[in-house]
Amino acid sequence: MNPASLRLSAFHFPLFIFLLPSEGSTMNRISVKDARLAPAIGSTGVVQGWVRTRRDSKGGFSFIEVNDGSSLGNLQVIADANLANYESEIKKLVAGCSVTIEGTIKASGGGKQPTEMGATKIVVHGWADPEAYPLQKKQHTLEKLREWAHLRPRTNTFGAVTRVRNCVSRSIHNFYQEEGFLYIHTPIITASDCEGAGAMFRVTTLDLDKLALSGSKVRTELDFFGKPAYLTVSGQLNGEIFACSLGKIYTFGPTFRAENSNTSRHLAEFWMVEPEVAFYELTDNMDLAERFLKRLFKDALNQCGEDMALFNEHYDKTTIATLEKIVATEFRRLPYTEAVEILKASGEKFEFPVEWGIDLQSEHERYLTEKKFDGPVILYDYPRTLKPFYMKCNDDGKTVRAMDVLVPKVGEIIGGSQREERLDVLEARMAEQHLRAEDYWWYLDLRRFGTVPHSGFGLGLERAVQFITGMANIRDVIPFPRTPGSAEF
RNA sequence: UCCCCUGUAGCGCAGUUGGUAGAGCAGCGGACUGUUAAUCCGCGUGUCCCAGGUUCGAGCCCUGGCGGGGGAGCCA
Repeated sequence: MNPASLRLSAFHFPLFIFLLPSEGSTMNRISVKDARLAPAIGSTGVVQGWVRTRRDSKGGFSFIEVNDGSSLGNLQVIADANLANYESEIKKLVAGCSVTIEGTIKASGGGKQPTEMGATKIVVHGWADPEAYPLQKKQHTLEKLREWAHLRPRTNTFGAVTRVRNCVSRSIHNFYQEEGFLYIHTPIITASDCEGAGAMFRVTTLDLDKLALSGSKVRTELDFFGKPAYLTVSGQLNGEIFACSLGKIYTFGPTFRAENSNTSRHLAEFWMVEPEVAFYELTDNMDLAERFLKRLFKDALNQCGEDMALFNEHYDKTTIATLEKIVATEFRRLPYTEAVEILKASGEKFEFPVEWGIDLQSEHERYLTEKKFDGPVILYDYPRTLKPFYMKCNDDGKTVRAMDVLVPKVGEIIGGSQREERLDVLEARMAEQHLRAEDYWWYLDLRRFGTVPHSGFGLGLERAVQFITGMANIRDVIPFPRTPGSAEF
């Protein structure tokens, strides 16, 4: 064989080889999720996953519960004593062991599950020494589980959180794609030093240790980008560029805030969805936000029934009813000014007194969402002094076209606005807030050339998942939470 | 960053007026043998977060630090 034919065969044969039966590809892999459903009865194949518990039973055989992440429920496997490795291995299986099980799905003889697998062969891939394996066959606190973030996906709760989070992510894309939005990948690194809201993480390749020893001033012109660079706190300004060119867009990506926030609602790194739409006014924006949230809630209820039942049972007895109600009711919409009047007339004793022009405190938001309206509230037309420069000014000279969607317990889940599209007004607002127009030249260009009314908002993914699941702490709805002083794993 | 709470066995906790720690669950050993976090009997777990201080003596009291939680602010 000459080299040319070798190359030819190397090119052709792999396609063929993939079609050849091999030990791996002949196996009919059945997910635990499917194996638990009645239609699977009679099918033969393999289930692969991790042992949750083993019970040795009458008649000299064992029940093994296996989970593979495809569903909350485990598959019960019957391991008979006549299996070759029954005494040597199967009777030693404990929580955490990884296995491949060959067998046939049949109707379960026991009470609690419709199906079970009769094993004809069990291969143990990895053991989990019960003296050393941290996860016990009992409930652990969420705090302790955070210390074991590499193992907590193996628990019922985190499996459920993970599946719901996935469902929400899928719904986000489905919703916007079905509505004709373009998915825009806005940059993670921002070299403009002027994103406005929120403390930012600095990105640098400068040798900080050397710099500290040298005692000399930082020369940012020598840094990677030739100027200071940061991690993004929002894709909005970039999103506006594409909305003002292509109409309807959304971003969905990681967002970074270097605030020293230590609460159950804040993360230093989180995921945010930001739609931005040309020719949308604030009411269109509110309509979009409401439709969007309802879609996320509806999909979670319809597609994650088993997982939602777990949250409803163990974490928040009201979460399913709350979501169902929200999906069926119109969101309450309320101008800031009216909200202030309601709060003042409420007779509640607030720690912070309410006055027109102040930022609403958590206690005020909670009163509105939890007591007064018992559901989501969209507040809009906030005092201009409270809000950033890019929000559209109302003719009253006092308010801007901002909107916040507030929900019970979690608080602000969406923040957005109609953007100021008038060049002169925008420039005046920037001057008011001591921002340099030259730093925003490209942003101002959008108003110079073919400006359009446009609007958008940001939804915190984790806050949405938090609200849907009823999980109290945001650190328990993200795989690896980043918070001040904590970046483990 | 501020206020409050908290840190004892693998895990969740108790520990009296200051006298060097103990029950449960998990684990291990055994019994039982269509079970559902199986059940029953037996066995032990230790840098009492760290560093100082007070005291004859500190898990306990004091000071400082670190970790965790709740609330506030900032926000999504």
